[in-house]
Amino acid sequence: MDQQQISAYLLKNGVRPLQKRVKIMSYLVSKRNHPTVDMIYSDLIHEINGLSKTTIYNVLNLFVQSGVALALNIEGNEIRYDADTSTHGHFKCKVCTGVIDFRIKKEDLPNPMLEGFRIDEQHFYLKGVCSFCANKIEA
Amino acid sequence: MDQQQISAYLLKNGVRPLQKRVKIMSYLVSKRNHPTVDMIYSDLIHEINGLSKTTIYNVLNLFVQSGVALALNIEGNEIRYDADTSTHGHFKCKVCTGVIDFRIKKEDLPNPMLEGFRIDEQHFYLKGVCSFCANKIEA
DNA sequence: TAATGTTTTTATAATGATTACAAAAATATG
DNA sequence: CATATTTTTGTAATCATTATAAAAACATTA
Ligand SMILES: [Mn+2]
Ligand SMILES: [Mn+2]
Ligand SMILES: [Zn+2]
Ligand SMILES: [Zn+2]
Repeated sequence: MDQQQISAYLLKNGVRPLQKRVKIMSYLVSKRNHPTVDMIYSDLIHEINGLSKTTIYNVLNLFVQSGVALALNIEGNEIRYDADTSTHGHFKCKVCTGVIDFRIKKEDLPNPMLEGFRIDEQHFYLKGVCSFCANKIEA
Repeated sequence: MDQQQISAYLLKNGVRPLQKRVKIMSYLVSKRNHPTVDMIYSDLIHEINGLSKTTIYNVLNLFVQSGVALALNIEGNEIRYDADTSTHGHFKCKVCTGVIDFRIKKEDLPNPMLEGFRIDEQHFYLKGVCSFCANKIEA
């Protein structure tokens, strides 16, 4: 996705494609690393002159409200952001702290009996040790 | 579960059953309300003289480490605690902020292909509006 | 383009949840 | 009972996030 496509995507979802918004969405889409606000800040501060951390908070909150990003709550002390809003699961490694995706089909998620409830979001995530870190420990 | 049973349960899991620990575990087990630290504090401060919020943090962290409680990360700004460590899902209502359980069988959870990964925890939660609040809004 | 009004960004301060720390209290051991 | 160890407490520190108001960017119209 280039800047053009991202602008169009934001626009379609009711988000005015301003420069910093496009850069932040670009970052999310290309990196796919489920970053925290601090990770985005320390990576983009070099690229965007005079970027403020408050702006990142503002923009991400707008993204989540507009449905173009997800806020992931896996660990209590951090929120991670994801531009992939399709149905998928997450694994967080306790050792390297990385968060990775795994595909799941919507129809493979449990379908609990919740009569009269309106369900807006479904989240499935795992915690443990990734294969890379498990190998290192073993060695 | 009375105090006796809770003491035995804690002991079996390597947690010395001191008075405040037993009271806090009693609260979790009987209320089943997935409380935050603040909820526990404001409820128990009447019952336990001179209780400190720091103690609740200490005890809950110990409970989670020892495997007798779960820390639920559903909303980014709060951790909720659960004495039910069996496989089950959670629903959080955006309106009344309550968190309720629903049963799921372990074998009904998706089983992603994660070769070489060690999986310690599985979490499945939903967000939306509960039937009680949905009815109120409709009326 | 210039003038004007609106939106966005910034810097700073405020808030709120959690942790660090050291002293006091409780508990266990001999 | 005396002593050592563990737990709890109160306070201060930390860290992520939000509030606020001024500055900058942007859009609109003349
Ligand atoms: Mn993802
Ligand atoms: Mn539960
Ligand atoms: Zn890892
Ligand atoms: Zn509700």
